[in-house]
Amino acid sequence: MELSAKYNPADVEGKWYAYWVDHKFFHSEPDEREPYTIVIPPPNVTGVLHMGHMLNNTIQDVLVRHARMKGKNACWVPGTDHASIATESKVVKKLAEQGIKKHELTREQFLEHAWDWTREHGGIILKQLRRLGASCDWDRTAFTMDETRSQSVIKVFVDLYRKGYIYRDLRMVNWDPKALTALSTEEVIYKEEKSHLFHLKYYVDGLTSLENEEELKAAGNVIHKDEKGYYAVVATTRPETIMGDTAMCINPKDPKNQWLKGRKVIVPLVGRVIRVIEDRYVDIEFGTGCLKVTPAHDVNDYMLGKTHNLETIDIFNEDATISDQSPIYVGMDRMACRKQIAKDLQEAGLMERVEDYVNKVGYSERNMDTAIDPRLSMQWFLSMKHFAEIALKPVVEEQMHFYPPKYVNTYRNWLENIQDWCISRQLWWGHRIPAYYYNEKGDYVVAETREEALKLAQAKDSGVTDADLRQDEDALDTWFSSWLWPVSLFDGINNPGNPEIKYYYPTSDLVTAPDIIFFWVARMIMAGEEYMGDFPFENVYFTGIVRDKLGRKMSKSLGNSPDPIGLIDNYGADGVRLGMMLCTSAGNDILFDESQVEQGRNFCNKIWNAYRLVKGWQVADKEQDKAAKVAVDWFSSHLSKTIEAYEDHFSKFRISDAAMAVYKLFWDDFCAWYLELVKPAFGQPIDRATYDATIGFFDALLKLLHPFMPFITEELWQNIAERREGETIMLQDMPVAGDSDDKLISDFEAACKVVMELRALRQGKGISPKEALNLKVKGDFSETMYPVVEKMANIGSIAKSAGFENEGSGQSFLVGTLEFFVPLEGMIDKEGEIAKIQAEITRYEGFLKGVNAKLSNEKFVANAPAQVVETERKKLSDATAKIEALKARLKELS
RNA sequence: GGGAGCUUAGCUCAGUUGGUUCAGAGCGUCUGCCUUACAAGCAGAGGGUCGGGGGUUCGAAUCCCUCAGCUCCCACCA
Repeated sequence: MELSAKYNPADVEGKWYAYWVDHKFFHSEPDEREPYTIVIPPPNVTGVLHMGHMLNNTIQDVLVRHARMKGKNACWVPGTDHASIATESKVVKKLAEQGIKKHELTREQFLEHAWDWTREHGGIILKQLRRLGASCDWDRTAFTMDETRSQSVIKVFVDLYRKGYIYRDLRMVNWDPKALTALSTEEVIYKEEKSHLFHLKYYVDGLTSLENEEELKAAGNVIHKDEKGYYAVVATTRPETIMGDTAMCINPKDPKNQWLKGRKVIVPLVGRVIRVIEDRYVDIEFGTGCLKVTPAHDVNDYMLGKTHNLETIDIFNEDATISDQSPIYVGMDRMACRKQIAKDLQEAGLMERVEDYVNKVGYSERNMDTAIDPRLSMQWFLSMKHFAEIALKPVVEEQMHFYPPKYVNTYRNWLENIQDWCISRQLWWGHRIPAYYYNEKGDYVVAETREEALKLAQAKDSGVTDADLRQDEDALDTWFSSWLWPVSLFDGINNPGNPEIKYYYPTSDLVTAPDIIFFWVARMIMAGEEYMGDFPFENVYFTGIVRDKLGRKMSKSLGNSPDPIGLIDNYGADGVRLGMMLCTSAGNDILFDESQVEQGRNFCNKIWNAYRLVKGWQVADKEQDKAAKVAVDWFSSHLSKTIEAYEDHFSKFRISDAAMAVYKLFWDDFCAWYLELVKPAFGQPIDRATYDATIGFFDALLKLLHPFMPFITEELWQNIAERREGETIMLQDMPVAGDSDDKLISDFEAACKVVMELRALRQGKGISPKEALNLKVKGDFSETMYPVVEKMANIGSIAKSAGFENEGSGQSFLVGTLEFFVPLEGMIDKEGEIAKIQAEITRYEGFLKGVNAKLSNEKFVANAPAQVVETERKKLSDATAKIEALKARLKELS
């Protein structure tokens, strides 16, 4: 069959993926082999694949396929998470489009809609991963809200509650007024924004005259006064919160504000009279040193409120409109209110001035449109002290390894400053908190089931009936389920000590983006230590972020994110994979450019064509020619060397180096040198020995390439030799390094250099490659390599020579200390040649000077290791020899 | 404000404990080739005082100090 000159991925990818899946090659069961386990970072169940997923999952697949071929029992567990906030808000939005409001539905009705949505959009991303070639054990596909995982979450909640780590408290939390839920501190992203610093007048209550004004001023007080009286100036970025002010605070040591001590001031527009309190928290240097205190809407103000026993006036509704606790602007949105109140303050003469100001505003990580407000509310928390301790140990003691290691610092720093984790969300889509209230006072019990809860409640109050039980309305943070992932995937929570968890845990490698080191990685280590008494992964590989070639993050609004499936359609999965792998290293961002996947595609084509060449050969029983013999011996040695380097790169997670090593091995060494050397003359058959060796090399190369390029390697491996049904490259043993002959390798390298010199000479002189040349050599150039030079540079004959003095017209060159000469009648530009040689001499003499300086330095000779000194001596003699040779040649020419 | 990291060829990056001709790779660029596997290719070439300055050392891209620029993370400054 005639093979196309171009590799067509579409012809092979679907076919082989189906073959792998049909034969369950991805499936793993515990056995006597060493396990190699990766759990996928679960993407959002309703999400679609983006470039970050592509990078991340390609790395995982490369690692898994490599481990599998190293004879390990590889298990890559896929799954998705329910993405509580993101999914719920999408469902709410969709319902709104249909004219349905969430609060008009019961919890059960809403959840039906959510499940419908999940079924409709769910799992697309896992299908897309198949296009990439991901060798996940699909039989194990899990979902954070499936039965096993849900049970695990509930069980863990109850357990941690009973251990005293989970508590319920009224606290200032980060509130998302759009999603109407609390968030954890980690879910708040701060963005710098241009805004204004409003300076408001707070008139001092009942102060019409200050007797000792001059005295106070002399003492450093800054006193404001206008026709309406004395006033303090308060700087704020959020004037709309003044309705919640219940105090003004100064630093007791602030000389500017001593005159305000013990007085009362009037909240502008509102008219409420509030105390001036003193607290060292206030920064004397900032603004006027006067701070408005709004305990309901600022974390620090809340603390001040507690310390100073202040009233808390919550002027916001949960959707951040002004509540009826405020005397004015009731019902208005906070942002509209800010504009309005600024205007009103201005008009009322209560605004001293407005400055431009840059401050940081918190946004929900899931919704960058809505600013987060601190809000006082009753929430569930997980006390983190214990978990920080158990999670720090395996990392600092290096039981686990981070790649790159710089993240150890980041990790430690976070753990050492950790805050309690707010785990409740005012959402329905998620795991419902298993707490049951049994009376009007709000007393509750925590239990895995309602029946169990009833028993517990009755133990506290015998009169409680099932009808009195009311389950908490809140759901748990999604990360409260994904932190169990490495354990819950093997049912280690519900069935501790089961054969699967014992076999697969701890897992081998985790591949993830650094932005979820706190959200997820740290917490998995906590849960792993708590429930398994052991860390969850041996290695954590942090990928970089995929950016565009200008270094910008990929984003929908910039439109700079290519569609991964489109890329696969255009370049083939293998091309995309290799393109990405060639330029990724742990922790470094990858600047994606389509030329990279183009390179990958071109490489596929190169492999394809090498295969076409080899498959086209006729094999005959004849003697192996000398060039082929050298080529086979050399490539065998070189292959061994490269395998060593390749495995070394893998062991250090230097994925791109491993990819590059095998890329160059195939393209530069195998194609450009080996195949050219063994290639029979046109129309001629190849000998059996060379053919078999070539097929063997090709087979080894395909295996080395397989982790990076699964499809093309399977296609060619299946065709390059007779295969039985059910065989696959993905389960073959990875080639291992054999012996290598260093002398042969260096001789061959010298031969290559000679060939390159000769090619350059041809190009420079315009000599056709078809015109055979003769070559004279002076020095110890291995005769084994003659056939290499003859074949690759079209040399008619090679002869040894003691010197080229009587050779006549021609050109010489040096390779190492070897001297070569090509007789060229009438083709020599004498002047040019002399100039070239003289330049060479100058260069070597300069070099020699440096070496001599070193060697004549007594300190160098005394202090440097003997080997280094020896090397310098060798340099000296080599350079001297070269200069002599060049001078001799110069003499001949002139 | 605190912490981490980066700066090497036009671009993206290697460079392991300071010591082989150590100044590298890939891509791009330039030149010549439709050579019977491949123009998605073949052959060849050019390109950097390793961010600046100082120091340690026989020897520094590599270690130390300093300056400049960039990036990321953390933090309650209104």
